[in-house]
Amino acid sequence: MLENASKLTETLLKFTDLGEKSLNLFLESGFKIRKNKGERLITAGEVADCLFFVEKGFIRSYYLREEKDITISFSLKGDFITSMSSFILQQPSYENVEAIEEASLWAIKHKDLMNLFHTDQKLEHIYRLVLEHYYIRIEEELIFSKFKSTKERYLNLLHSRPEIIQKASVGQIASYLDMSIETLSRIRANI
Amino acid sequence: MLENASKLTETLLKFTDLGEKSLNLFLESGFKIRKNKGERLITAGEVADCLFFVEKGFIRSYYLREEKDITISFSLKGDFITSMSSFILQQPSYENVEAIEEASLWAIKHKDLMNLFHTDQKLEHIYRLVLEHYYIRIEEELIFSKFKSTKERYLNLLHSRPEIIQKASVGQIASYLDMSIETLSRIRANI
DNA sequence: AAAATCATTTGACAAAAATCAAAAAAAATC
DNA sequence: GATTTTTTTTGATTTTTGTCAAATGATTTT
Repeated sequence: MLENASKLTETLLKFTDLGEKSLNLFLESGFKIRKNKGERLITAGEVADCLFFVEKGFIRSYYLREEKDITISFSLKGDFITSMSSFILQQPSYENVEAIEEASLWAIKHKDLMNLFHTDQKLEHIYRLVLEHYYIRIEEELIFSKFKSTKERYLNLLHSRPEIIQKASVGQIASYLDMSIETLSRIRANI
Repeated sequence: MLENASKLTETLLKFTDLGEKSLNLFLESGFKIRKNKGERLITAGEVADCLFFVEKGFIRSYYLREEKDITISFSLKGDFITSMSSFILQQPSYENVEAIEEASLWAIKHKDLMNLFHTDQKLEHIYRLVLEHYYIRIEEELIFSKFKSTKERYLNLLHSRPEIIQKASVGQIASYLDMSIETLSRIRANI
């Protein structure tokens, strides 16, 4: 088995029992990669070639709109991350994905992943399950984004994903929660 | 082939060439159903038993928060619709799904869909492709939801999905775009 | 068709959040 | 370790949007 892909193994097995053969085929079709703080996994304008899995570290996706840097998502240990629309359609990405802190990742190229699906049916099955999981997650995010007050949105994030509050900057969190830096700072001042 | 499932056939074949056998197996595992204006496809608190496809009509998903009716999504001819988290996890739905106008639908039960995946690998493949498509769509919605002004959000919807503006009420659109009815009314008054 | 109900518009005002500006604190660089 | 740069906080003000209320318009019911 691929060394240091223990979190990925654990995560996959939570979805379904893949069997050792399929699991190893999957792990070995990808590769390990490290990114330093500030390094990009995906750059806007380029096609997202890889799907990544975070073994360690903290990743942020963002795009630029009218000179402003807007956070789309945060990814922690145990999360898959890529620019989904770019990876799926193999079209240029509108988002950047970068390491906020030094990260250990597992990565698989789009082409290799597609080939796996032909080789081993179980792998398309587990990919489908993972996709469903992320669909539910983004649907929840969409609902939370409609929570009325800025305070409610902040408190919701604080409860549901406290690691993000600890690791990300005020500016990064503010754009993610769709409020100004000053508003977020004031919310935090009054707990 | 199942009568009057022409839009479904067309939609599926846009994703991949299924072959007549797989296509018919899929179509015949579901059933046609009509819903009158106001009738529910899914009720909050109950498990979403079916995945629906809109052959004709207009469908709205919404949930209740603090007495208020908040629109989650609109579905038109050519869309799949269910309460995804409920359907996937087979847990009670937090959302209601109902016909805004009389609708012709194709529906498949969760159990039957899962069985199909065992019978015919191609069907899990196309389901995966459809899921990816909807993932990209919801990701776009999340990004649009962070557009700053109420006017921008309205104009974006007007451009991207004009049928919704025509068919839904001011109140339904306002909650979908996360603004008050009065604000939406004023935006429309100033074009 | 009249009455009743519901949806939409408009106006006045209040509340929430953004913006602008400057100070304080923290982090990065030399 | 001092200086520069960046981030965060705090204050004052403006803008945006929500709320309340009433009027108008549309739809449904009797």
